[in-house]
Amino acid sequence: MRRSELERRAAAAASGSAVTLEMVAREAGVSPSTVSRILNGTARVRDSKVRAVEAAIAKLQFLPNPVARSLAGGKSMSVGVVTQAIDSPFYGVSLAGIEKGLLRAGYSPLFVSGHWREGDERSCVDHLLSRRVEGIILMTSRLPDEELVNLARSVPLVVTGRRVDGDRVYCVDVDSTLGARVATDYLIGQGHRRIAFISGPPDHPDALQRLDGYRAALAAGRIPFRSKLVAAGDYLEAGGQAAINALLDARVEFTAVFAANDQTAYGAMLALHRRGLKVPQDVSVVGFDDLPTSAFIVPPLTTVHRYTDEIGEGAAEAIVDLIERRTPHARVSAPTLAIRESTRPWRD
Amino acid sequence: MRRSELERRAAAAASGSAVTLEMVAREAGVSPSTVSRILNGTARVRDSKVRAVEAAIAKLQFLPNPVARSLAGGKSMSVGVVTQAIDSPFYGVSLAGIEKGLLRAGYSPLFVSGHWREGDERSCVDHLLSRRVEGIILMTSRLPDEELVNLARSVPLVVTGRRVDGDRVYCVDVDSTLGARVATDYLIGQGHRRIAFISGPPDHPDALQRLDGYRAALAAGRIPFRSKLVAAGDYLEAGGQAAINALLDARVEFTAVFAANDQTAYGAMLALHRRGLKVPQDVSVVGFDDLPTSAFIVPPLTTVHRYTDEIGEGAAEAIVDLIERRTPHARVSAPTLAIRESTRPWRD
DNA sequence: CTGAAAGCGCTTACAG
DNA sequence: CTGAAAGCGCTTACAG
Repeated sequence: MRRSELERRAAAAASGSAVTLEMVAREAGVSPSTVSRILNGTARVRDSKVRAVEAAIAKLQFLPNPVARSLAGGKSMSVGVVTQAIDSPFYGVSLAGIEKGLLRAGYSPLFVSGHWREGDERSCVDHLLSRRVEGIILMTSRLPDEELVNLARSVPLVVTGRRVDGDRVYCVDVDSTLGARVATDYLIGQGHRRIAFISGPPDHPDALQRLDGYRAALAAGRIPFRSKLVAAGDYLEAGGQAAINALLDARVEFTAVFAANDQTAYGAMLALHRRGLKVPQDVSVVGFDDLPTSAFIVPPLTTVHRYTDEIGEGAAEAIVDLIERRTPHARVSAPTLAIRESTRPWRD
Repeated sequence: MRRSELERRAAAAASGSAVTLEMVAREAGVSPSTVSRILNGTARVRDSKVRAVEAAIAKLQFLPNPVARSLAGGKSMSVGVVTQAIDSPFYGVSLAGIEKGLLRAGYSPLFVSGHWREGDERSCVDHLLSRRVEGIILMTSRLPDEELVNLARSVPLVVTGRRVDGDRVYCVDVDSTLGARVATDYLIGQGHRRIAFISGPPDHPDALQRLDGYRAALAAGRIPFRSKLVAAGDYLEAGGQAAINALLDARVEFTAVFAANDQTAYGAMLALHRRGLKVPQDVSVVGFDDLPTSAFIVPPLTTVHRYTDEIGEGAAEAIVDLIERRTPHARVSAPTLAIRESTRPWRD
């Protein structure tokens, strides 16, 4: 059945002839306009004709040409998705969610990568625009707010990982500040008082939020913030590793580490291991993201769980709402803490 | 500069008017045909006109509409990429390579996921075909050979992770058998004789190849193959974990484990840890894939390195060659062994 | 409810 | 070398 569809297409392509809407019209004895209207449900059509057309479509195995459709109707049924790095483990689940949500609504995703570079991201957007996407989802965009607001005049936008206020701009986000707060609160609750923080890149909005959450938790726990406990990371394993080494070299004392993301935590754990420190006996480690593998490393990582599947599906839903002139309402569950084995209580 | 481009587009979209080829023609005082020919280098044009057109393009910031181009010219400048799961850490780097290679040649990728299901994959292909892609890259496809060969009649194909012979089908692959051989050879060279193997899903061609390589190495090392040393995995962490538990529960003795992929190795290491076995002191573990994080887990994983970036870029290059009727020649480097700290010599 | 016609923005024979 | 014209496969006012 499906099989023969492929074969039909192969044959059609080989002979250079695909089934067109016009052929369907002829077969059904109606005008192309009518076929189009039935296809798009864009007008009421006499039942008998509907049936005739449906029969013709089935018989001819007609599949409308989206390219022509796009040119004629001005709608491409595609939405652009700007991720920063398609190979980042963090985006994976979100992208899968976007794909699922978009396909369900009849749209196709166009994935492009900005590589965390403003210039690249701008090229991505241009490229998507030239492909006539009907909406764009930007994952943790680097572009200035005003530019996004302006861009939204030409195409609706959904932004994740940061907040932007504007017409036709919708933000789907998890509260990173809250996530960081929860993580740090937990460590404090376990008795830790010297909690190091390995930050993300300072130019990432969500990295800053995590720092905020960390500070807020300390304040709430009446623990003074000490800048020497903060080491610079880069959201990558190598950065986490370097950060721990820097902390240790500076003889900073700490009993727990809160890493800005899981990759950072992996690097931190490796560095601790190399320096002869055991996790969690000597140092507790908490990550952020809950990557799929984090539950399987040794020891399994306690980390802030972000509902990245919800982010993906929510973003897809929201952009479709925007495109179809509905008001989006997608919400993402608040982050939670997945407590595993890289942390333990501490008493001096 | 780039900035103003966005603004121009925003304005254009807002006012409903994009710059068209016709406007460029008027501005340059030539016919649309001439503009088109200059754009496509499809005919020699007088220098003065070329310059006039180029000036007009620059002045108007003209960007050809790929949709119209696709409809008129029959070429969509896009290629479909069927991955099995866009969120699998294994595909990440390959996808990035494909994106890079395709963009460089002026094509855009359309990523879709087959979820390891034949039916889903078939829908993906149909979807891509309806989007008029000019070629398709299939990552470890599940479709039967004959179907692929047949599909290739309608659109050129590049297949990774398996071999298919056919016209307009090109295979870009790493030799999984060789990779498994190298890994097992290494363990044997280190003195291991009881080497367990955690397999991949039996219906994955490359999983079978890895088993073959394992067996070939044993044979070469004059070590009898023992089926009780083989445990079933599923290419996921949980499978690796379950496999180790099964082996241990059955009281099978082994000093080393070769896991069919890194995710499996992660799960295996966690299971060993839970059972009180140390890696590499008690058991050596070798993985396959060399995922980006494998160098950062504790202990860093010895694993077969696959040049997945080359796979991606090679696949992109090959499909473009096929589309443009050249003979592809993309090759991927043979897998190598990344020796790290999850293995150690063994002597009874 | 439904056709004929124009048009979306390009490309490509067809004639100079 | 270069235009005028037709056409790619749809959609959508415009008239019934």
